Amino acid sequence: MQIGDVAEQSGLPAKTIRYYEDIGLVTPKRDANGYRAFRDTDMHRLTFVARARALGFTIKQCHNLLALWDDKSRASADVRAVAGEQLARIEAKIADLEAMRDTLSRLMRDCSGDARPDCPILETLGGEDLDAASRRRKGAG
Amino acid sequence: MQIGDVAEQSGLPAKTIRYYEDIGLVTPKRDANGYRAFRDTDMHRLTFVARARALGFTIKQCHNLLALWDDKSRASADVRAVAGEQLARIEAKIADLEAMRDTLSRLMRDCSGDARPDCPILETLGGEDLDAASRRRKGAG
DNA sequence: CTTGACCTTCCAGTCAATGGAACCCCCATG
DNA sequence: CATGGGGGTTCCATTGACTGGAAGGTCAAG
Repeated sequence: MQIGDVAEQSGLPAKTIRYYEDIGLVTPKRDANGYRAFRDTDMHRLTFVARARALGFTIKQCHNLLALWDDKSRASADVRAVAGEQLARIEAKIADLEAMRDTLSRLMRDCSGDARPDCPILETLGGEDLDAASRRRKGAG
Repeated sequence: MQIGDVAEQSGLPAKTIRYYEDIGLVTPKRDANGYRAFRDTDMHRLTFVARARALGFTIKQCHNLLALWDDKSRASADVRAVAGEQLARIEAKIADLEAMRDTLSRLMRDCSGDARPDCPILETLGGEDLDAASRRRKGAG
């Protein structure tokens, strides 16, 4: 298989696959003409990486996971640890984004969004503490 | 005010402030010795940017927002549009992350996490469709 | 023999900083 | 006057995970 086929099957752009070779996630052989020759194992590794990336694992974590994958005697606890770390990161990120979302939607609710120039969004960004500004506008202390 | 004071007041590292000057978010004057001399307006802009960044606005959006801030006659609708765009992006990101979280926590629930080598996390990453693998394990699909 | 779709390498750019080297400035102390 | 320390300055490289593009080699079809 050459890179185009692998790209199609794995859903990864050819550029990305070359990059993954660069950083050692996969090491395809080469044909006489210099083209990359991907075996099934290469394909599997790339599919693995594509899925792990889609779950938000970093490249470094992919390296780890692949090493664990290669190691037939690894303990599932090792894998679980990597996954748990990642789960915690994802949950923290969700919490961050939810805080942003709440602040932003509050600001949008308070903004008339018409032709007038006064806008609580800019006022808040430019002015005082975010929550204080919001409280003041609501008159709630 | 010189950069250290501004850094302390705005909470932004001095490095970042220099970077923000580089990309034109702020344009402090210079003292005779070449040191940056920040006026109140510079300070305000930096605080503004720090807050907008904390809400996940990109640097480009910060540029836009600052332009709107400078424009006394802007319509609040313009600001609202930028904020709405950002809100949509944040919501999409949350949805993505929630899907990741759900998949990962399902995988972790199914993984014994002990010394045995068999691990549904790696099986799933390496094997078939994520949902199919999970269904199969649960015997529900 | 040419066309066009592949493939190759290498270099640059993205975003938003961050790290570090090498050097300048200014004040206080001895 | 030297020295030390804690500011500041510039410039270059690096991060993470790619992505874009140029310049050129390879191969099958017409």
